[in-house]
Amino acid sequence: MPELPEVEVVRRDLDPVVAGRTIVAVEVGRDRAVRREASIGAYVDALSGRPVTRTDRVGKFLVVHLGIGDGGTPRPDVVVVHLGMSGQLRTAAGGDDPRLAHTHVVWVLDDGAEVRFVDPRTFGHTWTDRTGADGRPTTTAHLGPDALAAGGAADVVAAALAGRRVAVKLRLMDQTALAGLGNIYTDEILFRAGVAPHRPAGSLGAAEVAAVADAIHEILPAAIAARGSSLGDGQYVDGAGRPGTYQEQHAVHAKAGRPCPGCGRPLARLKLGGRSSTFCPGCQV
DNA sequence: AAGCACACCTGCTAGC
DNA sequence: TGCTAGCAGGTGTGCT
Repeated sequence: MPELPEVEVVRRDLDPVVAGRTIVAVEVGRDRAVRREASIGAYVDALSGRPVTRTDRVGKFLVVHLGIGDGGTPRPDVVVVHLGMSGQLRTAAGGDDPRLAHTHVVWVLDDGAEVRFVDPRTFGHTWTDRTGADGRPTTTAHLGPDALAAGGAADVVAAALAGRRVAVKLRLMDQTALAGLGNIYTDEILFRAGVAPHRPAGSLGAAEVAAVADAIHEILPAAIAARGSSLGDGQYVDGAGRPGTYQEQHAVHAKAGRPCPGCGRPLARLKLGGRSSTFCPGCQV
């Protein structure tokens, strides 16, 4: 489900609900949703009574910064959420709203509002962590530069692609190279850049690298402005449960067989790394 | 050591 | 109508 734009929309919805509030209770309905912890109880204890200072995002990882709270012994200073394929982080003004099926974790705030982690496919999860010297949680240290923060800087994209024989689309989806891009947005970025997804990453010339960087710079903010992409199965919704609209602007993703918006020829489908890719064999070389 | 296959889950759709 | 196979936005692992 969610790639960088969707996670950013969820973060922006979440921030005003949680910033300045205190987590007074935590409920875990499905243990699998909490990972990388010594125990479920450790997660609950680490969050309970903690004020929320601000929210952040690294690639597709959502980061909630925690203040000291009661206690005093050193404790994790962030809670991280990854939405996986089907995760949603939804806010409810009070506990009276009925909970959706697959609501696995609930944070109850001191004003009665709730933050609910809903995830049918259970690939998403949440955990507590500490931030390192770079301000990122230690469990996100392996990630490359954030694709939005990098702003489509050509030198960052060039460094991610240089010398790699793997398909450029797979390299762009490699979170250790550049963090935040997934199957939807790499399809759209490569179409915009006019680069075929199966080209070896290192084979792109400087003008093509610049075109990819420009496409990242244009597409990610546009997708955030449109509140993300919600595909046919309707999994992605924002913090209030509303779908995004950027799918209306998709040029190629999941449109195999339909006419290319550039040249009118049918869009082709290709398997790369076990994922399906859509591209225009005429416009993308 | 880069690159690949596969495992982890549930739910929906297309096809028989 | 009901069953089954295939597919879906992602990440981490372990093998070659």
